[in-house]
Amino acid sequence: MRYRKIPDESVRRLPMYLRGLRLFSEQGVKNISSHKLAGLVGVNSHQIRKDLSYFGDFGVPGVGYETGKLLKQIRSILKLNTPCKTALVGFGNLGSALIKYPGFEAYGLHISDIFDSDRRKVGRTVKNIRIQDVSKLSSLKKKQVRLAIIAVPAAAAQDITDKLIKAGVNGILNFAPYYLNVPKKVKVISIDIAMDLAILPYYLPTGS
Amino acid sequence: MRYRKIPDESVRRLPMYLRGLRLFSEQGVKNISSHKLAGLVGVNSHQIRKDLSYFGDFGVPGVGYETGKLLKQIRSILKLNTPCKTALVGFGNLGSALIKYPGFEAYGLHISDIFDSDRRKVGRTVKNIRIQDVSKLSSLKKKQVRLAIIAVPAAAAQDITDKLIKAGVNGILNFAPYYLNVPKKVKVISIDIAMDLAILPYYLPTGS
DNA sequence: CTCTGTGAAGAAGTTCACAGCA
DNA sequence: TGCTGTGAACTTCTTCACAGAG
Repeated sequence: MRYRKIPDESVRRLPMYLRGLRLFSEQGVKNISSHKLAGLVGVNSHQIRKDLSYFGDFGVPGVGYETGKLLKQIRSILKLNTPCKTALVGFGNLGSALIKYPGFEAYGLHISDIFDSDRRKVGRTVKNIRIQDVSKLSSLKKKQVRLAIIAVPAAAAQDITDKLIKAGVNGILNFAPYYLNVPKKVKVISIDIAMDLAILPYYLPTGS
Repeated sequence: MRYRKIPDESVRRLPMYLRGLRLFSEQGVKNISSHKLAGLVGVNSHQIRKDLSYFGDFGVPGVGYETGKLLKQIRSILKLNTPCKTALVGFGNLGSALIKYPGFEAYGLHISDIFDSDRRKVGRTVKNIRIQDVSKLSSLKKKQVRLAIIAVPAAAAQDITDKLIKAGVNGILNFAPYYLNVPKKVKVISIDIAMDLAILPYYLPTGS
């Protein structure tokens, strides 16, 4: 392996490989070829090998990859090998569903702080986390929380974003249907559920 | 405008333009340039004009686009001009958050049917929709429901998918952390929330 | 023979540059 | 001047083809 610019798309696919590898690992599969992994994650084997080659030589020709070892290596690339604290802002329908979502732990991610602006919610304790008022967002700096999930209405999203960035957050997962303006050093991934659903009708076959 | 292959990426961005145009429309802005729209949606003006040019000549040189007219035209391209029924499968944490989510209507989308496998939930009525057992998925064929949201655990996702496709569904928004095998005629958009969050640590600046 | 890693070719997507209309 | 629409250039991403290790 030699240095080349790493495509963002390759980084985006790494967690998919993690997911697949975990499935194999749980079944006790010790070795895995790019071809077998491909079938499970919906990415072809060429792509998988290419993606991995950007980060190192992880496989053995004629054999494949060692499941557990590759798992660890990808976790390490993604910096998921040390637990990562995440703040959740907005404890409405979506926010409260997210706090119950068990899928984060598998990636070493967990929600450590919850914020809302609703007086009736502030003070409540959920999963041992006390819901704080959004005016307390700045406390994230001291706690070194650098990731946040935004699950507030669109109208509040930019304001919350600005405050999060001031508090030292530089990775944001945004569920608000609003484009967030952020400095280059901050990475935003936006999920707009309605927008994603709205793409589907375009692809519906017309005849029938 | 002449025929060219339309990039999937351009289609994916159309709902973003809709979102931006709605904001301008609500403010009473009658005309909008690609440049002004660009600022609001996070896509540059070249890209916006290029994307729109695949579908027609919607703008007026020197003036821009008519807000309301472009809204309608994009809705029509995406086939959102007629209301679109969607089935929701899985009424757990995420499913119940989705049913309360008000964002779908703006795109002419609405949830018309709910399914779950839990006996305790089947029979309950939510938003005037009776939750049915998953064994009744085949009823979607008669009702001509062609879109579905999957919000079930990973282990059940492929089975539900197969049943949905048999019932005539050919657009799926999948929240289960599982890669779905589907025939080519079926379009799947997958959202894996934990996976998306897991991408962020990679981009965290290391020093500091 | 099987499977990885990778340069090279090819495809897809984005940005540029500018012609042309208001 | 201000803005759209679009071929062409450019960049990014994906697939191919194959050398080489087990």
